[in-house]
Amino acid sequence: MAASLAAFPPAHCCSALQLNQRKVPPERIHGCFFTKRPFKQPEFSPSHVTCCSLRSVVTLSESKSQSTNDRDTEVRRLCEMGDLKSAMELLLDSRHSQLEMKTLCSILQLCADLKALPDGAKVHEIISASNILLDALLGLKLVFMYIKCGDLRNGRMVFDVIQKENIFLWNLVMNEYARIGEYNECISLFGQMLESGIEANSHTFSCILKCVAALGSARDGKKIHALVIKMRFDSYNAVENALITCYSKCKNISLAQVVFDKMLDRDVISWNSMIGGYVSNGLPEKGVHLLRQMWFSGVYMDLATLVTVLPACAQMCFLLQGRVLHGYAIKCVRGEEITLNNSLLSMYTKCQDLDSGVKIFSKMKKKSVVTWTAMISGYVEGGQFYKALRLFEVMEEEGVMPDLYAVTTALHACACSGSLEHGKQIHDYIIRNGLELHLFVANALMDMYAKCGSMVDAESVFNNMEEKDLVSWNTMIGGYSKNSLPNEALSLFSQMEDLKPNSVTVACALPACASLSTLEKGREIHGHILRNGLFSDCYVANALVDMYAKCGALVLARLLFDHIQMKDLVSWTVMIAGYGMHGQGRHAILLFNEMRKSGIEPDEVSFIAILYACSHSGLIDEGRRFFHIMRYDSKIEPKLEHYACMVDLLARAGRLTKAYQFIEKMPTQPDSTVWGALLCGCRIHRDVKLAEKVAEHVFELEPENTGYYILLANIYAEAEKWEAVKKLRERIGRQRLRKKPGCSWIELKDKVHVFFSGDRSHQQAKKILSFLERVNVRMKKEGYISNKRYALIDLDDSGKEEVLCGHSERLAIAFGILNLPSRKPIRVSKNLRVCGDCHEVAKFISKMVGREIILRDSNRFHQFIDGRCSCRGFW
DNA sequence: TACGACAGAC
Repeated sequence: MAASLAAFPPAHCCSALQLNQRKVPPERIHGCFFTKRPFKQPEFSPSHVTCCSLRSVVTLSESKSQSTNDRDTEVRRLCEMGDLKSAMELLLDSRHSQLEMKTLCSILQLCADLKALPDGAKVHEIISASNILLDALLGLKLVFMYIKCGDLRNGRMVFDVIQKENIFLWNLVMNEYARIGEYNECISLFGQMLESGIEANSHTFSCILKCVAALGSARDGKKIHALVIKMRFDSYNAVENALITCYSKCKNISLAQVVFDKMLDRDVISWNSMIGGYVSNGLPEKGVHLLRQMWFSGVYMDLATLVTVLPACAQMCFLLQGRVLHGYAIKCVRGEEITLNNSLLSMYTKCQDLDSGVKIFSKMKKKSVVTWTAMISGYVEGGQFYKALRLFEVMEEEGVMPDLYAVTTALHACACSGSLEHGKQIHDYIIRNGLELHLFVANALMDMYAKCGSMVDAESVFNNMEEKDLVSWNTMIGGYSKNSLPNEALSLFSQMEDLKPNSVTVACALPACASLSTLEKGREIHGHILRNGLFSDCYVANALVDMYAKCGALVLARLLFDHIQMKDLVSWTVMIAGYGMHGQGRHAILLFNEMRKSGIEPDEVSFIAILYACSHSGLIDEGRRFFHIMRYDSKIEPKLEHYACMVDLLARAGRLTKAYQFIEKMPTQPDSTVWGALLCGCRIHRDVKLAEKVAEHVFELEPENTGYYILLANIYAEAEKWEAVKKLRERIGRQRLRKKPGCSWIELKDKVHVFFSGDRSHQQAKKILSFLERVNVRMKKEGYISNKRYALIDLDDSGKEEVLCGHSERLAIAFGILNLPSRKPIRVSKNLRVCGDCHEVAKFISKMVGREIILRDSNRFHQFIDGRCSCRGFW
């Protein structure tokens, strides 16, 4: 594209914007607005050509017999009447006598009008066989016929061999290339045309600007703009309007606005183009504002105006304005019903007025695939996924072929409802109809599989894609992150070579860092965010604060939080939750109150965060107060998560009976998390009897979760009820359940070192165990008795000590102490809750070596400094 | 012998 444009004659004043200080054409000065043709503009004159050809016909015909002349007249008469069949018969009869050029032109014209390609080709054949000279006019007619009949290949073949002095001929061929999407070929022809000295006209510029718009390069748009001004076509509305559209499609809305502002007599298309530019560039409010200006300037809205501005109303949920436009349409706008109804239907459903959308849909006599898609999408928007998918089936039953939009919408319905099976059926349909290679379809397929939890299927689509865009990568990275596959997410993120991560990419990758607690990788992404100015994106800023909080860098998280200019509810919630998981309940409460003062109302998620923070800091009264505020001030009906937090709060504080009664009074059926919270409390306060009662509820609700069996086993072990432990282990064995192996990890330079319980495979295993042995000796010397209860296995004491010594978190901490520089804190993460004995050991080590240890377990953070832990026993 | 605006999707 750039190469072909570089071949254009130089536009002497380089910048299109500078050039736009145009001269007023003389006809305007004289007050005549009817002719807008710039002076010196060579235009093709039909009358001139007719005269020439008539003259040549006369010369050619002089020697012909009277009968040929009659036949010519007859063929032309038949052509005028539209009787192609008879005209062709007569033409074939006259095979051996040459017909007049004018007659051949008439018949080709009729073939073009009737799109009769075989007849047209036959005429071409006769012309070739009769050795008639293919002059400019006959050549043009042939090209015209072929193109009108949709045979560009043959049209181009004729075009290549004939004289090309006629601008109409060039425009004809170029327009066809633009129509079928061969924009580069069209632009290349434009270059050839200028080189051969043919001057472009307004139609040429409309066509070229359309191609530049489709290719999306504002730079090329400016080059053409400069040429438009140089050749004085900047007073043509069609060209100016095409320029507005071109700049808007190239995402340079300010240049589009410059063109629009300088126009002297804007027509309805100029207004529509500018409104459409705003809407498609994500500026719907400007679009609606311009509509008002258009109205006050006295230009009447037409069908295209409504179809352009209704999506803007939809985007901004301007239902009232949408209704007003609907009323106007009924009264004043005539035109194709289907297009307008599609826009209205979409507007209503996007403005949450599904009923009005359904009403329009059911009243529509003629429906296109767009109509069906808009209605399916409306149901998805309204959360009625089943109806959406059923409508997709009905559409097929009615014989409407789904297109790209329809299948992506149906896939979206599957994604939102988690219907993997339905999604797979649509995938089959897509394959059967050869749509799977389309970028948007493949992206929608991956999104569907990711949201339905099948990353294996998503991967298979991703790996088979011929072309991938940023959305494809973001969908996969986000899919891995949300499906608890953070390693895969970060691995894919690091494979992005050709494409530059955008704000969505980093917002998808950061939760993976948060989940793995990989602070170094998170910092690296933070660097990318700063270098590319992505922090202003609220999603990015929130994900960054969350990442730092979850990687144990709470101070840094707060620092960044304070730097967010426009804090939204998520920003506050993330920070409150951060304080909560670090056991800083008081800070969480301060922030929660500050948020409300700033005018942001908490939602159910922020209440979970504050209740969690209270329970992890032992703030019972405060927790109860927030629960009350949520129900009675904020009028939010508590969900299971809120109840679980309240049970946790009461149980941790030792009010086990109260917690039990609280569960019994719940208006909804408690789930395993609610009972599980009480079970944890039973462990902390060593209530074996209640634990057994509670555990049965938990086992019934979630029989596959080994974590709860282990929890009860812990409770028995701590009470030294070894017989009960044995029975429970037998039960686990009978049910063929496997304990999730404990694992901890620590980052060192660019590598994450993973340790499993009893793991001796690490290359530094010897060094680590010897360090832990030294710790053990020191601890014993200082009167520490190892808390063998936590080993959970009924062995003799020395055996238990060995098992304790091999707990994964302990190995990771030892590895950190031995390898990290002394000023750096030791950051370890564990997939399960920290073992009680390891918790004691971590406290001891922090004092013994004078290092800060930050341990994140599956529940919260423990920050060990100088022999103390930030959790103060609330874990 | 034509040109410019317009609905639904990840």
